[in-house]
Amino acid sequence: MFTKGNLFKNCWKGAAIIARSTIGKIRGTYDQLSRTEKKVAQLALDNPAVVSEMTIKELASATGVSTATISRFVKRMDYSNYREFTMALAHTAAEMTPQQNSFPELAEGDSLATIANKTFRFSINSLRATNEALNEDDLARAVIKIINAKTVAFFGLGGSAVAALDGYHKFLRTPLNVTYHPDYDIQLMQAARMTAQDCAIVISHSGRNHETLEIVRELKRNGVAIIVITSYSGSELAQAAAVTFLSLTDEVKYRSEGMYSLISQMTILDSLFMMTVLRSSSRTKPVLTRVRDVIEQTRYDS
Amino acid sequence: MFTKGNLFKNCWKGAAIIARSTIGKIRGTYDQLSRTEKKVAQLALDNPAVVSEMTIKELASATGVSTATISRFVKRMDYSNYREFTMALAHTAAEMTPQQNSFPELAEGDSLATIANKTFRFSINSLRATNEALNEDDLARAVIKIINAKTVAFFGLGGSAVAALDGYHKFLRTPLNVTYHPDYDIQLMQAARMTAQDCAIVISHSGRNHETLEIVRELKRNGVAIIVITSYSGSELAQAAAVTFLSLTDEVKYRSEGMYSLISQMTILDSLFMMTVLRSSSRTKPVLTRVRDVIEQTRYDS
DNA sequence: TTGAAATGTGAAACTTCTTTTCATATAATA
DNA sequence: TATTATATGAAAAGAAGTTTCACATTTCAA
Repeated sequence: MFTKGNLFKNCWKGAAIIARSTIGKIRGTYDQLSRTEKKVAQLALDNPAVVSEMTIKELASATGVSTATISRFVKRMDYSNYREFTMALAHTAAEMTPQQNSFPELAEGDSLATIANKTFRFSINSLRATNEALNEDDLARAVIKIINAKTVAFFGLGGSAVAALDGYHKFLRTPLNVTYHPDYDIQLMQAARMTAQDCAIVISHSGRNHETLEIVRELKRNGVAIIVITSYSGSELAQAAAVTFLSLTDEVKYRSEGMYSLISQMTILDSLFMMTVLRSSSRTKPVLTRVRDVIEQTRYDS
Repeated sequence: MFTKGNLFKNCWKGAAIIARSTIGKIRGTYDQLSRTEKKVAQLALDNPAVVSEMTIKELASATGVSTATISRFVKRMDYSNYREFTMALAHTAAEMTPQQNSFPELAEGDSLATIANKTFRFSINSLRATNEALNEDDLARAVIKIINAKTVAFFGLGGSAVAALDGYHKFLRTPLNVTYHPDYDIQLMQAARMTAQDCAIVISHSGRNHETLEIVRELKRNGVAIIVITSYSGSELAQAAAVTFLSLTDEVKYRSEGMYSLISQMTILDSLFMMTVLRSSSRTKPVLTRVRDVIEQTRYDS
């Protein structure tokens, strides 16, 4: 029967062996080995990754010795069986392979999987950078403004419309009054209707889009609390804001339109949403549940 | 210029180099597995390092299933035998640093900065998991369908409307004919107008939204190539697709509506976009530049 | 419901892989 | 040269892993 105790015992046994690299162990024992065993050792040293995938038979015929000799060889190396030996060999082989170097540009020759991997890596890096740039103080001021607002309106045009829509969607799950419309003219009218009791969340990658600035000026005239999410702290947009959050990203060839910043912006919005929920949870939770129920109804089961 | 031959050549090269991670593979197949197989998958996900050292019998008694089932399980995961599976598992287990798999819950007592940090962590983990579940083969098939389509239409309702809008926005930068409308009825009409020469990209977190399924059925009737982005590989939606991409995320308290999956979905779209651009770059680049110029005009300085 | 058909499952037969035994060869020593 | 220690491979024995087969369960159409 197999028990947890057993499980952990095996685990430790393995750990003890891994402590010293397999290859080091072979090197260290090398001259104590017999002539045939040296052939095995040599192949394992030269090609650890390949050998680690071989069965004992394959290794036997590859080295021209019997399986018996190999079995004895691994025992002499202090492994309890051949399987343990190949696992350990694979392990050290993996550690030795050159580490993935830091991330270069996307290139036309890249395989599809490479393109995908790089895209994900870039996104992850953007999130990390954005996360590091956040500070408690800004977050606190933003959450207070959001929670106390009579209405929270989202503004975003072009690429940032996606983020604004996302923010609107998320905050629909709270009891707050939220507003968003994709059309510029309507956004501008909405801005004109707002007051000092309201809160505006404005998203713009560059911070220098004409129309977005027009909206911000209108908001400012009305004394609305403005929270800005942008990639450039120096822009007029950032200057006008009560609180500015920066979405940071390494700009890349083909990508000057801030595609990576989008997910950073959305994750900032997500953070704001989570804070709002957790800071006003007793008031919000019932609404959250109700929204969830509505969504469930559009599904054909459960 | 890109050709099919070219695509496949690169495709194979990539496939050989970047194997999909074992854990990603298990996660991606998880809900297609049977009840007993899930037990095996669960233990492998929870304890990859320990499982990788077990014999098939040990794993069988640890999970309470037969060795036969496990043998079939690893074949289903595309490994040629159990040994290959444990080797691969050991390999990916070694690559994962301990900090990467911790998914802390959000708690009401958390400071604002902590909430933000956790939110970003969750997002990063979702991206990582999603990335691991991608495979070259699916990517290649999707890109071919997109590049050769007369029209590429995006479909997404509710929360997924954000992702669909984002995809539409991105692909506007390519010379492809793209289409998206937020309204369900119009999406349905659009689906009815499409043919076997077209390609549909359908996004749905749960894969079981009534309306989305209605659209997919209409698309299917017309023989449209369907690319699905969803979080559940077992859904009817996923079954109907020519290619399915999974956005993976650990579900969390307060978050059952797949908010984290959104950025994963968007990054999948982003990857598809980048592939499309790079695989057809000489044709696309002029258009990309033209779009950029249009955006520049809406700014007050360059 | 009910009865195919499809799918999932474990026991056991079977295959393949690994270890041990044993007979023999080789080298070292007195 | 005889004796002893050591090394080696063939083959038997033993483990590990895979496949088959019969039975159980689920699905789905009537």
